[in-house]
Amino acid sequence: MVDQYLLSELVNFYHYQTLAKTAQKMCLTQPTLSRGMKKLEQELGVKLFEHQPNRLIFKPTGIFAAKAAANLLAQQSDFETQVKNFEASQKNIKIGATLPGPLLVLKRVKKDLPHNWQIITKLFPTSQIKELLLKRQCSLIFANQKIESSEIIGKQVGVEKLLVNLPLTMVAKNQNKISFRELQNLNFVVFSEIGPWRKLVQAELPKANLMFQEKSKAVKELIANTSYPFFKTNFSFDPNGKKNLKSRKRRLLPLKDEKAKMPIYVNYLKNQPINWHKIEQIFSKTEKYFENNKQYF
Amino acid sequence: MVDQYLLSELVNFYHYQTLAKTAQKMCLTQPTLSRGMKKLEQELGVKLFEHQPNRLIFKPTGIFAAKAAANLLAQQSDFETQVKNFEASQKNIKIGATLPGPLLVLKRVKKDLPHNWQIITKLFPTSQIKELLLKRQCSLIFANQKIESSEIIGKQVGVEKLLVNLPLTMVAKNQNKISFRELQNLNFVVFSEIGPWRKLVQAELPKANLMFQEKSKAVKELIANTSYPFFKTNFSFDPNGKKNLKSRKRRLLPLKDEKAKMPIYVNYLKNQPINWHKIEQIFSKTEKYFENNKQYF
DNA sequence: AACAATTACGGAATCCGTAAAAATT
DNA sequence: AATTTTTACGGATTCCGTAATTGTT
Repeated sequence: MVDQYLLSELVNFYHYQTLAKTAQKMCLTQPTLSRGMKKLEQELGVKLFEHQPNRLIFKPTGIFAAKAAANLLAQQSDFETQVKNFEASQKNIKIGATLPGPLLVLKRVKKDLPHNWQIITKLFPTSQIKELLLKRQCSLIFANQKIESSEIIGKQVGVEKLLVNLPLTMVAKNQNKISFRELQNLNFVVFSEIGPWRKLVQAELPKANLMFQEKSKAVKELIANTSYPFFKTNFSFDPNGKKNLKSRKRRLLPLKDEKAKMPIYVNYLKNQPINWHKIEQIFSKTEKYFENNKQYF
Repeated sequence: MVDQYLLSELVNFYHYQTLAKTAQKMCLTQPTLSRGMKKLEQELGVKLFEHQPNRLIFKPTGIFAAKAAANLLAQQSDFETQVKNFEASQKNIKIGATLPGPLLVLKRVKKDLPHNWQIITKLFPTSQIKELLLKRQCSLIFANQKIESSEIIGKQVGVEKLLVNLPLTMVAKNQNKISFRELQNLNFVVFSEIGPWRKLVQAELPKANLMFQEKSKAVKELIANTSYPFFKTNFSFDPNGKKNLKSRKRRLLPLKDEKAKMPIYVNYLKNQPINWHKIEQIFSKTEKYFENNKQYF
């Protein structure tokens, strides 16, 4: 088996193109690299370069080998982080998400969760779910997608439903629902990091002015002191918090469109033992609480 | 980066469970392995084992690491063969297939093909096409499936159509087509290595007695000296061979069922320069020849 | 003259084996 | 008594740097 220091030299040589520069960058000397590349060719039994007296030129096979070697070294590096992450995941369960709703729910009951559960506040792109789980960077990932593979399983924990908070002036008496169609051309205050919700509202409200706020502090400021509409979901309300009384200035209306509903899943590795019952309990309690107390919000 | 000899030791230790046995199998000594496993733990910064005075027990992280390391070593080994195969593919184009028809066509025009084209007679399972191409074990793979990925492309070269060769006694006068339905309950001589055709005929002729022959010599013997029906395809006929005159004992009928037709594709790496025109030419010639000379077979 | 690769030699790091010790069944 | 892991020491491999050589631009 060819040693990996040779692969590393190859990859860097391909990057810097001359042995001299490569040696300088790698804190080695030219002779070392010259020997290395020669040895690599010997061990592989394949000519990787065209050896000219003062120039070493990559042949197609050399280029192929360099790229394959780079890939291999990356995986080698992954191995080390994966082992470390596995060890960490034995001690602490890291919980990630692609959208904020489920994290809100969990944060509210944090004291009741096993104390080795860590909630990662930063959202992940949906495309990374598989990788994050396989590389053990997370043990649990909440998303609006259900991952199913030989190693990963996803289970539904609930349905997140979009609500819109409007100033009373925009709401008809006894109105208890609203649709996207009725919300076109309005100005909304919207938090930036809302995962897949962002694309959804942009698609459903193409004409609306969605004023995305990067700081949650800015959002709070604006909704407290202006009458701009903003969004909430059924996951926003705390079953154990003080009752949110109806505001005299604003009303909260659920969106009746089907697209305003997202099934929410937990994805995790099949061989990872998860306290599934606990999670189910938390989310069903949240949903029931919202359904039973709609009238107060 | 942790050296791969340590990974190799880990993998073997996981396999043989005791350092003593592992040392024996690896032609090393216990102290070497003891040191190695200790060093591995140090370099990873993770406890892989429970160190008892006379026993070294894998912890979950150790098991995880051993499995990941095995995977890594396999990929390392792949790297070497891939580089060798790439080098070989620069010189010789290896042509594989999942079914025999396209190979028959190519073999007949072998003298007209570039002399660095090598035809691999043994058939590959359809599931391996991607792997064979990516690992450069083949440069071209003919199949009834079109592979499309970021690295691989498939192009259709023609449609292979099933024909059945029947004794005259089973054919009505002026009959020029037949269907699977009419072939139930017959005894067929069938060559074993026909790739996806095998499943097809088994599915379409569940009641027929398909007498699979592993040796092509056995097939030849039986069709020459018995009146058992057997299969051919439009790819079986040589445009440059001597005209196959109609037999006085047998007749060749095409199957009219749609399922008796298979589109045939060549799959290859996008960055591999292929003489696509040549291939297209060969197959279109074969198909035209068959269409124009049906009456003679 | 400047730059790039290669060869030859000596030093340094490390990887391995032998021998011996400690602990368990 | 037989296994198994671990520690300590010495040898051998190999990996690297310095200096010098060859060849090109």
